Amino acid sequence: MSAAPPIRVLGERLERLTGAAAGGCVPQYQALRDEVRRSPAFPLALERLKALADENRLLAVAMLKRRGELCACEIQAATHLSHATVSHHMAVLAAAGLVRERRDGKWIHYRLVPGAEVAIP
Amino acid sequence: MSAAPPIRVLGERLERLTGAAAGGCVPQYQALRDEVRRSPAFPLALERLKALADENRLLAVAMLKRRGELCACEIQAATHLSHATVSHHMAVLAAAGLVRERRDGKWIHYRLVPGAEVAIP
DNA sequence: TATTCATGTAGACCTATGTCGACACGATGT
DNA sequence: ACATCGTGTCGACATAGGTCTACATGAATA
Repeated sequence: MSAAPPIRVLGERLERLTGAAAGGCVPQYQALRDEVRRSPAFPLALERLKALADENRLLAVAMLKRRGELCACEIQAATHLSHATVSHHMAVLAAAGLVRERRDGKWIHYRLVPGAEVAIP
Repeated sequence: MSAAPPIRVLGERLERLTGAAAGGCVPQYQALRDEVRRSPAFPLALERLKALADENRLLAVAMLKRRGELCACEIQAATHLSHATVSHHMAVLAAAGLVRERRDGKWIHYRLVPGAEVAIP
C-alpha cells in the first residue's frame, strides 16, 4: 500500500488534466485496458497479427493471394524451408483462421480464407 | 547436383499439372517469391505486422484508437510495464510508422498516424 | 503387401526479442 | 542552483518461437 510512487504522480497529472481530485488514476486506465482486452476482437486480432508477423508466413500468404491455391510442397519450394517448418507455419496460419486446407490425395492445398482481415481491434 | 530430391519430386508434380516437361520448377517458384519480396509493400507490411504482433503494443495502439492521444506514463499505468519497456515499445511503433510523438513539456504524447493501415501485401 | 511420396509430430537447438534495473538527460518548479 | 519528474538509452537476462533432424502417418502405386 505504501509502494507505487507512479500512482501518486499520475494522480497529480490527472488532477491537472481534469481539474478535479483524481483519487488514483490507475483504476481508470485499468478500466480502459480491460475494455480493450475483454473485447473478443482483441485476442483474435492478436493471434492473426502474430501469425502474419513472420517473413516466411507472410510470404506464403502473399503468394496465396496471387495464386489462389498452393500445395505445401510448392510453398516449400518457394521458401527453401524444410517440410517440417512449412507444415508448422501453415498450421499456425490455419489456427489463426487465415488459410484453409483442402486434401487432394497425397497433397494438401492451401488457400486464403475469403474475408480474413487483420485490423486494429 | 546429386542432392535435393524435392526438386525432382516437384518437377514431376509440375509435369502432371501442366502436361509439359517441367525441367525444374524451383526457378518458377523463386520468381513468384521474388515478385512478392521485391514489392516495396512487403517489407513495410512485415515491419508493421511485427510491431503490432505484441500484446502490449497492440494494447497501446487499441487504447490510442479509443482515446486519440496518450502520454507514455498513461500507457505505463495501463500496461503495468516499466517505463523502459514502454519507451522501447513506442519506439518500435513509431519506427513502423504507426504512431507519432508530440512533445509537451516533460510529457510525450502519442497518437496513431492517420491512415496507418496493415494489410497483406 | 511393400514401397514411395507428401505431410504431420516430437524433441532439441539457437536466435530474436520482451523485460527490467541502472544511469543519463531535458524540463519544470522551488 | 538544486531537486523532482518524465523519458530515452544501455546492458544483461530470460523466455518465446523459428528451424532442423528423426520418426510416424496416410495415400497411392506396383
